[in-house]
Amino acid sequence: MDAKQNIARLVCQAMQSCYPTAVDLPDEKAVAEFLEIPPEKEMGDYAFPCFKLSKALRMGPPQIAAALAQAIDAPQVCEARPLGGYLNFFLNRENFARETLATVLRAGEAYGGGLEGEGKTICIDFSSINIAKRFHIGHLSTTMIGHSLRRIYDFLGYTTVSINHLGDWGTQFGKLISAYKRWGDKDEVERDGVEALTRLYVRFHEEAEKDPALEDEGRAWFKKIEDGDAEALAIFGWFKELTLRDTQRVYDMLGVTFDSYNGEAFYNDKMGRVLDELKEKNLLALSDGASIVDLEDSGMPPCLILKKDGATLYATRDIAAALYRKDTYDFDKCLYVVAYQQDLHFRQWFKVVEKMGYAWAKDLIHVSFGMISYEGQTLATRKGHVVYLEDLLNRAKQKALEIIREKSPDLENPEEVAAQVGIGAVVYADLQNNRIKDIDFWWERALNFDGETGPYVQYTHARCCSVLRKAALQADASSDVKADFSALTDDYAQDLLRLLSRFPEAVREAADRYEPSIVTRALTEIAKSYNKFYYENRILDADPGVRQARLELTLAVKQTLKTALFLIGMDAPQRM
RNA sequence: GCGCCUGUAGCUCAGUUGGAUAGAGCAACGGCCUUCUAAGCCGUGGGUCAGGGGUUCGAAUCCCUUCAGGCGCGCCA
Repeated sequence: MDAKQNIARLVCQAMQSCYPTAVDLPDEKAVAEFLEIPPEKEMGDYAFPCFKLSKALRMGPPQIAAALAQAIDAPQVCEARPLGGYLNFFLNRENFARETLATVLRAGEAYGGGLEGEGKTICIDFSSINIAKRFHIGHLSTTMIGHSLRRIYDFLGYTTVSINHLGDWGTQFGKLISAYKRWGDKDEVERDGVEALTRLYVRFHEEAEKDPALEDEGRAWFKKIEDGDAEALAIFGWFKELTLRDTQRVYDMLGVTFDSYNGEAFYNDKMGRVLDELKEKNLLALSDGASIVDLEDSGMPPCLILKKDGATLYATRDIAAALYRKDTYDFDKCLYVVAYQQDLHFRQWFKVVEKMGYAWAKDLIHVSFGMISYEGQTLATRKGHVVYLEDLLNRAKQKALEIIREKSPDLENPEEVAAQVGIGAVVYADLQNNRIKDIDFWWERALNFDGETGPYVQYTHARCCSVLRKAALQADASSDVKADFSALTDDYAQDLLRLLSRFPEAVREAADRYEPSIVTRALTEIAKSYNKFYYENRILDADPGVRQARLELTLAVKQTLKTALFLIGMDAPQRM
């Protein structure tokens, strides 16, 4: 029974009664889509732009607005007033408050969720770390966008498969083994993990400058991996394990989990099918010795499938993985959360899949996002111009701890809350803006906890918890007091109710657009609105009916904030 | 050279997919804690929506074009 639907119905009824003979009038669904939210509160809660009807009716919008306003008589729902070419709707505030709160509180923490995804599967390929590389801020966006999308789709009833497509194949691992055999120390590598592997890799490149023979040795070791040599596989398996162990610490801090770690190595023996099909379908062509799929008719450069030496390439593996995933999961969509640099690559191989005759090529989606730089410059691991995610999260935790020591010295679990708040700040910042935006990382900005930030939203949640906690302790507060919803008719409460009522739409829009920032924004708006409400209204010492109404609103806000925080991958501490 | 993306306040960004007088946060300045969490709230200043043309009742939003920046364009991933 949401307000928008009600209003759309009223508009349709009014159109019928005013213009019974008119044709080409929009139906209820179309009217609902036309409904807008006026820029000023004084203009009402919803507005119907009558410009949309003026052609069909051959009348001026103001006339139409006036006629429709006359025909609408539903004081329990809203009042309709014409203004210029608009028909503005003012909801019956008391009923709106009652119904909105009933809806939110009935659903509880499931508010905003749904079942529309039942029976549908979404694969999400994200984070996709490389073996022997440390997790740095450049990996944050793919990880958090993917993680958040996964939670959003889960919340809407979809079955999701989160896939960490490991970068665990290629000559570089042969070089790494070569370096380890020459200069490595088992204890050191065991102790320092990926850090030690990085040192070995850097050294390999330095030495190879002087002695090019090393390159061949590296290639030879990789050949051994390919051929299943026991020693090579053992060392490589160990490196892989070390990397996953290192990375797992970060995933644990972020609360990120995966259903599959099948990466490049996993698909290595699944390339044959791609080649067979491409040949069979006559799509493969030779060009300078390499095998390609020509894409000129789609206005793109050719997609490289095989190197001159017959080795497979990135695109080949991606196609093999897509075929495997379609067979294995029968996905309705397969998302690739990868930076926009790879835009052409995805467009190319999606097109190849389409040319192979698979209608589901349209369900392959590149969820691209912007580049990250560090203080205005490109990240450069070798030059040390890099921020490791673990360091960032730890510094954010430390900063949160300092603030807690200062502002909440009595908190009983300061370390735990500092982790939730510090990490939350980093996550929030990553999911705050449209994913396409580039991010320039500055420590000062990352560690700022004022204004529209993660801590701000968590703080608002904790504030709600605090009010509710105190309310429960008030001895004389009996639970059978009925809420007086006329106490929620002021602008502050109504603003808040409006935002709560629109939260489910925000979740769906985020899913449709693969854009977690829409949830972040809805979350922030609700928090801001509650803080204003909180300062304008006393809750605990109001008259019983009023107190009850404001408490119900507070509870509804708390639940919605918690849900929204969860959807973007943040914790919701009860005190901070 | 070609392709994709971006351009809104000093900075970082929203802008309900074409609607009413373009909004937030940060930074600056000024207020508000004997009252439910001041990681908060209120106020002030700040705009050629990159420029130009077009489409229409109406454009930050759609089309064309110019400019600026980022990314990409065959054997890396």
